Amino acid sequence: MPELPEVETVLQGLKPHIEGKTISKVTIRRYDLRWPIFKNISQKLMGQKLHKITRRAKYLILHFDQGAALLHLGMSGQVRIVNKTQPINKHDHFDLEFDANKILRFTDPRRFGAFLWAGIHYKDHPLLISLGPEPFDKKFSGEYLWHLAQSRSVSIKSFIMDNKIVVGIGNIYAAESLFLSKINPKLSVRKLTQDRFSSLVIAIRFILRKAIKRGGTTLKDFINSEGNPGYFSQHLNVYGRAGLSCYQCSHILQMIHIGQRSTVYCEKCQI
DNA sequence: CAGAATACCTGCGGGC
DNA sequence: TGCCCGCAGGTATTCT
Repeated sequence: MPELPEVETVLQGLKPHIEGKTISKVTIRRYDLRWPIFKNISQKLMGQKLHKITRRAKYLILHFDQGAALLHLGMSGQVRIVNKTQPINKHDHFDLEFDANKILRFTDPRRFGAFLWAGIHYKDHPLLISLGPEPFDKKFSGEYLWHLAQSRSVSIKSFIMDNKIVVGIGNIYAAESLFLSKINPKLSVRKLTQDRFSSLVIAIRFILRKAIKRGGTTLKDFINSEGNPGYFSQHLNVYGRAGLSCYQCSHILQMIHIGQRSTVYCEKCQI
């Protein structure tokens, strides 16, 4: 269930362990993830140095000598650095082994995750090419959102969860940022003023920054952690609180569905 | 083209 | 105890 803060946490956890190291072995146990893993990925990666790891949206980008590989955690994906003594569990789908006995192990029960070779021109990969700006990109502003909104008719919640508008905002942080900025998630984007969009942008950045900071506290345990970045333990105002009372006004929080996704909000605070 | 619905997959909790 | 059902979540793909 990773959203952007979780992916960022994973990135920061991986970096110190494997950046600058060379692949010595690749073991694929299941090729059928969201998309099939390239059949010759093992040969391809063998002996290549991993120069750095970066992130774009919720994709981790592994930069090798001959190009980049994309790693997406889907909804249940997890990566850890393990050593050879770690037993293989049911959903451990592949290992990237580096020298010094450091193994990147990918685990994903639902197999919505992906591991794709994207080559030198990875920036043109179809999965990346039409993504909107990062939430922390200066381009992402109230003005930017307002302009795009004028030709759309979706709800504000669907709008901010659309990757072409802005990346990295999933169901949880969409609900939370709308609560913080006091916007009703059902509201049509065309009814929002630029000022309200600006508040939303601030709320989104605030929430994400807070979550990333929180995730960072688990980094030191990265090697042996069970991969719980403290996601649900953080203070959520509305997500998962349907039927409970609003922390702001005590009104009972409502659960509705927007675009097939459960949405919790306060009908008193969010107008 | 925009928007809505569907599909992918597994584990878990609730109801019976 | 066991079974069936609904739900969760990211996002590409298919349908209207």
